[in-house]
Amino acid sequence: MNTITLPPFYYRDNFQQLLDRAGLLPAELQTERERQLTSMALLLSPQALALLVRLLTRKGNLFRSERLAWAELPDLIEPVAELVSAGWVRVITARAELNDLVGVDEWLALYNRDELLQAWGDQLVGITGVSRSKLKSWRREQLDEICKQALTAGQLQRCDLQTALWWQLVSDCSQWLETLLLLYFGNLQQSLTEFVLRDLGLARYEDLPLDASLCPFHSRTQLDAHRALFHLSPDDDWLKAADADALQLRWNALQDIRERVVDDEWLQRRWMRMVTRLARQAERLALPELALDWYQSCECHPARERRIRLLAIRDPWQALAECRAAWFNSYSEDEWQFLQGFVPRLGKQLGKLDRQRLQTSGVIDWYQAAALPAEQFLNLPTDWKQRWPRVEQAVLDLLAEQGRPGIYVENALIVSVFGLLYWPLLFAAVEGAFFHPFQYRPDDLYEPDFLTRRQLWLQEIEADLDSGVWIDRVQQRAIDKMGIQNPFVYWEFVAAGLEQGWFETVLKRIPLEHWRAMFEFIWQDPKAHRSGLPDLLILEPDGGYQLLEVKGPGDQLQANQKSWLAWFASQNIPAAVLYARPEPV
DNA sequence: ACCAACCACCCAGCC
DNA sequence: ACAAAGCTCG
DNA sequence: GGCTGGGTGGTTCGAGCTTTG
Ligand SMILES: [Mn+2]
Ligand SMILES: [Mn+2]
Repeated sequence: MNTITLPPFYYRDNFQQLLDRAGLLPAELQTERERQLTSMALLLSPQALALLVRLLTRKGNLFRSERLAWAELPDLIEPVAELVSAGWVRVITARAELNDLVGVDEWLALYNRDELLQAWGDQLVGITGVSRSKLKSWRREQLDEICKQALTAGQLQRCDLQTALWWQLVSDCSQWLETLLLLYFGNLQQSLTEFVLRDLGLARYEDLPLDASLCPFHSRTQLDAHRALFHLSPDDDWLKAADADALQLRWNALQDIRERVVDDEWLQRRWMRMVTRLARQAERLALPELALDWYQSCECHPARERRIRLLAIRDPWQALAECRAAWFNSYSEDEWQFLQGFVPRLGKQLGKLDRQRLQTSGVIDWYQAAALPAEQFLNLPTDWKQRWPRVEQAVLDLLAEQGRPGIYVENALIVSVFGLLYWPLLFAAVEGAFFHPFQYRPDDLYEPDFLTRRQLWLQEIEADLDSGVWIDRVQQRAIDKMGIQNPFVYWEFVAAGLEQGWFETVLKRIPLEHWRAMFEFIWQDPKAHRSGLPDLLILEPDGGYQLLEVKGPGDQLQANQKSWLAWFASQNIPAAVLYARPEPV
């Protein structure tokens, strides 16, 4: 039912946007070579630019000409000739050129197993002494390895596989594209597909007040640091597969760029988060010395928590000293919750070692236990697992039977209302906040001075809260902005609430002072405090309400949940943990 | 440490 | 922050 | 001859990736 059709050269139009943006920005953000490529691209004929973009947006920069064909480019001869004469593409015809210019791995990857066996099957059988069918079931890596050996030994010739011509994009093209993307988006997570998804209606963005400078970086150094950091960022798969050597190598590489990130708070935070992940993997590989060392250079959560846990084993007094430092200057609410639980355990351990030392002033007497959250208990039928997919759902139904109806809200309710209420502030025209149309949040949302830079908008919203119109505003905004990306709004949830009619009920059920307190807590750390909210909102028959965090068997309170519960307690907001256990038989 | 599964076919080895 | 289609591997 | 096990060659399938709009 997708009626939207993109123009035939949509990809070229989108790329043109990148080029235009690069042209607007200060020249020193591109290298001389990049500036040259940018201006050369602007001079290409429409057809040739289209072909260039098609090639650029594919993996690698080596292609088989016979595999390239697009409906909107019926003739490739002319455009490719233009690209060749302008120096973008090299057409490789002869074997000598191939050997000089193209790495074997890159070249082998152009062919599939069948093609390799068809061209070289007999020779390979001769070389390996393995039957053809056996060869066919070899792993691709293994097959490539044999081919490479035979090629270097001269037993096989690359041109045996020549079906047409090879086209090679000039090698610094991918670097250039990266720079263009960085200049446009300010990051390397977003790409040209943003345009397509938006134009197909699959992603909707607020109509943003773009900054006049449009510039995500203030210097080339900053841009390069950003790029380097991105390439060193360990993704989950890499991390899981990494061994000690891989980690050490990555650590060394990160050390090398460290001085390039120290000037930039944001880059530095990112650097520390990456190192923390590296150290966590070192822990899993039983390399505590490495982990301790690495954590020490990270001033962020959970680096210090992990460090304290490791120190508790090898040097518990040192661990306690770190706890003390963290207690008076914690990185986050989560870290503080960790200390709440951990310091007493550490104290018990140290008390056995040297009670006197522990009781010395300033060693542990700074610690004060916080009140524990209120608790409730509920028995589950023994077959609850068959009847409900989730324990929260089971509790919801059972409580409803007892005359306490409710809604499964988790983070969605309060955080969505927050996002809707503060919408004008979040998308306010503040210098440097927005520089491209695909941002779902202002660039500085997580900076400490975010709110102080938006006092005017804040005051207006405060006034709406005072006057009571905020309830209408939030609902109207939900309708007006439905589906538009916002870092706080869960649209399916909001849409369900409007449709089923309970959204307004809930807004009114929770008293304004409670809403205020919850919003305040989110503002304290808008990234971390978006999660950890209780599972259920119970609408008590007397007109009150209660927030319930459900804990089934084997589940325990997370740090972020404790943080929220502690805040609720301090603000007299009715919240509790409900422990659900199967009925004892 | 390693990995597709399935089927039909051939052939040698064995009773 | 999507879905269909094609290719490739195992 | 009939049965068996191992090797062979062909097909089909699911999962995952790339390309596309
Ligand atoms: Mn939950
Ligand atoms: Mn829960």
